[in-house]
Amino acid sequence: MKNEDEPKDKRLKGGDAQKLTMAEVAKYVGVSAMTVSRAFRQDASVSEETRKRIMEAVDALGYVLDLSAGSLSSRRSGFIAALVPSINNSNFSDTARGITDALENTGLQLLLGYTDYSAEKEEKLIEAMLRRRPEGVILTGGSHTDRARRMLDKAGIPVVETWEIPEEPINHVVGFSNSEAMSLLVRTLASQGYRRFGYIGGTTARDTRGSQRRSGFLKTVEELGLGPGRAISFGVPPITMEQGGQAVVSLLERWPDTEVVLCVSDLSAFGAIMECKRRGMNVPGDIAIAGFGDYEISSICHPSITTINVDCYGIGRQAAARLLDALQGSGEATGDEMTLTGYKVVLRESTDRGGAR
Amino acid sequence: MKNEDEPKDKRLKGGDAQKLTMAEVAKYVGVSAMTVSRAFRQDASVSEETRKRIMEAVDALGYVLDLSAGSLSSRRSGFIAALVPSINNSNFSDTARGITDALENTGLQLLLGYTDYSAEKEEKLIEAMLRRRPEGVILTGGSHTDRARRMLDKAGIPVVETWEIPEEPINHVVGFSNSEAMSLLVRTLASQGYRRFGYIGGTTARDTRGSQRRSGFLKTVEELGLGPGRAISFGVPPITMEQGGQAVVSLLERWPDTEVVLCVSDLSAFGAIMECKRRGMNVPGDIAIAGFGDYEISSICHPSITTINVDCYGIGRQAAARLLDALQGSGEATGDEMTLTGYKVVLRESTDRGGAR
DNA sequence: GGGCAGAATGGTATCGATAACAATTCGAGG
DNA sequence: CCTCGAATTGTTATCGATACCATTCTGCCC
Repeated sequence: MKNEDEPKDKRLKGGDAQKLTMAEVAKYVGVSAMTVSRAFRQDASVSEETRKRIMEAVDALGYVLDLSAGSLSSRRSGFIAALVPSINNSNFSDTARGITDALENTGLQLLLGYTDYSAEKEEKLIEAMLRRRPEGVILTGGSHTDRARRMLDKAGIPVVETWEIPEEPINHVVGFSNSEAMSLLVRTLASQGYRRFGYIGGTTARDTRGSQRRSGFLKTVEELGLGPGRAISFGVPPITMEQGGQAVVSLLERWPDTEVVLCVSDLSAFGAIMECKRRGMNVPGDIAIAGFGDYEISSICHPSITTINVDCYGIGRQAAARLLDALQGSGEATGDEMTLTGYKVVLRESTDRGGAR
Repeated sequence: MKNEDEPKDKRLKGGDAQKLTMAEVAKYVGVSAMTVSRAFRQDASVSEETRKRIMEAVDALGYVLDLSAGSLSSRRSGFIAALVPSINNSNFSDTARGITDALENTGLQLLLGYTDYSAEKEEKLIEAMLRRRPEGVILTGGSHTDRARRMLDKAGIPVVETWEIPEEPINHVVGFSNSEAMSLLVRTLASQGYRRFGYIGGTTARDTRGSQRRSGFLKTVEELGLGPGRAISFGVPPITMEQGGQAVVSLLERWPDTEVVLCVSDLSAFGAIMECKRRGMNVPGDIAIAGFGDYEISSICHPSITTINVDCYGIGRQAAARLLDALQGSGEATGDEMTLTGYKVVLRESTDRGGAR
C-alpha cells in the first residue's frame, strides 16, 4: 500500500530548506560571517547601524543561531546540569525553579535530570550530562558512586551538592543538616510536653536525606531520655501520601499510646492525618502529627500541619549563584565552600497542645 | 589582598587537563579516531575485540564522549525540547516524567523549560531551545505567538501540542478537550440532582486550558437549563490552594444558595474544601465541591475529592512516542495526527449526595 | 590460483560557529 | 598633510567528532 514516489517527508509543511547558516545571513546583508556572529553578542564591537541591518535580515530570513556550533568553537557549552531525585516532589521542583530563575539572563541553560533516588541512575545521568560538557553541575545530596565522583572530578568543573551536608563534599555545598532539623522539631515538641514519639519514613537504603532525618529523630529522643523512639519504615522512598496513611495505622497498632508522630515529609504526614480522621480520630486531640518540608498543602490543610520549613527555592538560587561565582573565576578568596541554608519549625494546628477542635 | 601569582584555578582539585579527545584515546589504543567513534555506537562495524580494547582505554583514561562536537558533524543534536507551563504542578511534572521515560534508551535527551503560562515566555524559550537544534518539540496547549509559530515552522521538525485540542494544530496533537471534560463533569453531577452550580477559576487571559474548562462549564449549565452559572475568577493562573479557599468564600457570599462548586483544578478545590471546613461547613453536606486533574491529594483528602482523571503521564509518553515515530521517518501513512487521550469522572465523597457526615 | 564479497579500519573533508589576528576606516592632533 | 589610535570589519584556522569514500584483509567459490 505504500507509494514509492511519495515524498518521504516527516513534516515539511511550510518548511523550506531550514539549513540557514550565518554565512548566508552575512551574504544577504553584505558583511562577513564574523560580523554577524558579533552582532549576536552584546559585548562585541559592531556599529549600531550594522547590527540593526543584520538583525533585520535575521528576522526576515528567520535565522536562528546555532549554539551547538558556537559552543564547539568557543568551548563553552552554555549548559548547567542539575540532578534532582524527583521532579514530582514540589520541594525539588521548587529548587529546580530557583536554579532556573537564577540562571535567567546569564545565557546559561539548565539541563535537568531525575535520579529517582538512585545512585546508579545518578551515575548514568552524570555521564549523559557530561557528554554535553556542562559548565557546572548541581547535585542533590552527597551520596554518589565512585565512578560518578571520578567523572565529576575529571571534568574539572564546579560542582554544588545541595539539600544536605555531605561527609566528603566534592566541591561546593548549599544545604542544611537534615538530622539537626529533625532534632530541632523533636526538641520543640518535647518542650511542649510531648513524651511518646513515633516516626514514619521510608526504608533507608535510597533516600539519604530521609535516613538522616530518621537518625536525627532517634538520636534526639534518646538524648532526651524519652525511651526508644517508635519508628516505622514503610515503602520505598519517596513515601507517598497513601503510604503515610498506612504507616500511621501500623504504628498505632503497634504502639497505641503514641502521642505524636513525626513524618519524613509533609506528604506522608498529610496522608497520616487524613487516615486518622477517616477513622474518627481527632488530630491533634487523639494524636498529634508533624511533617517536614512545609509544602503548600500543610498551611492549607485542616488541621494545618506542623512542619519544618526549608528554603527549597533558595537552595536552588544559591546553588546556581555559587556556580556562577565559580564560573566568573572571581578568584577572590574562594573562601568557605559551604553555604548553610536556614530552616525553622512551623508550629500549626496538627500538634496544638490545647487541641480538641 | 590578592596574590597575583596565585593560580587562577576555578576548581582543579584532582582535575588534570580534562581536555581529552577521541584522537588521544585512539592513539593510546593504536587505532584511528574514526574507529573510536564507531566503538561508541552499537550499530557500527567494529570487531568485538577492538571495541573492548577501546572501551578499556576509555575507562582507564576517563574519557567522556563529546556530543556537542558529534552533533555538529552528524547534524543530529539528540535533543527533544519540551515546554510546560509550570513544573511545580504535579500534573505537568507527570507529563514531563512520561516524556522522560519514553525517551529512555533512545539516545535522546530532554530539554525542559517552564513558560509560566505566558505565551511571551514560551516564545523566548522556543527560540532558546531551537538554538540547540532539537529534533522535535513538545508544547503544552495550542496558543502560541505568531513568531513562535513561524520559528517552529521554519525549523522543519516535528511538533506535538499537548493537553488540549488546538483550533489550528501545528503538527501533531496529543490531548483532550478540556471543555468537554468539564462538561461531562457538570452533566454527571446534574444527573445526580445538583442544580445550582458555581465555578472557581483563575482569570482567563493566560491559562487556555483553564478558560476552556470555564467555558465548558458555562455552556453546559446553560444547555441544561440550570440558569446562568455562577463563575468566580480569582487570581492569576495557576490559582493556588489558598486562592481556592478565598474564592469559595466570595462565591458563597455572592450566591449563598450554591449547591455545588466546580474548580479549575484539584488544588483550588482542596483549598476550597479546607476553607469550608475551617468555617464549620460540611462538605458535601452543606456544599459539594469538585476539582479537575485527579491529583494524588484528591483521593487521600478527607473528604476525598470528586474530579476528572486525566492521563497526565500518558500524555507525556504518547507525545514522545509521536515524536519518535515522526523521527524514524516511518513514513507509513502519516495518518491522523491527532491522538485523543482519555479522561473520566471520578466520583468521590466531596459530592456524595447522601453526604452528611 | 584468481577474483570477489564483506568485514574491519583508515584518511580527509566537513559540520557552523568563534578565537585570534590582520586590515581597513575615520577623525583628531601635530 | 601625515601619523596614530580607536572603532569596525575581514580572513583564516580551529573546535572534536562524524560522513563518506578508500583501503586492507579475510576467506570462499569456481
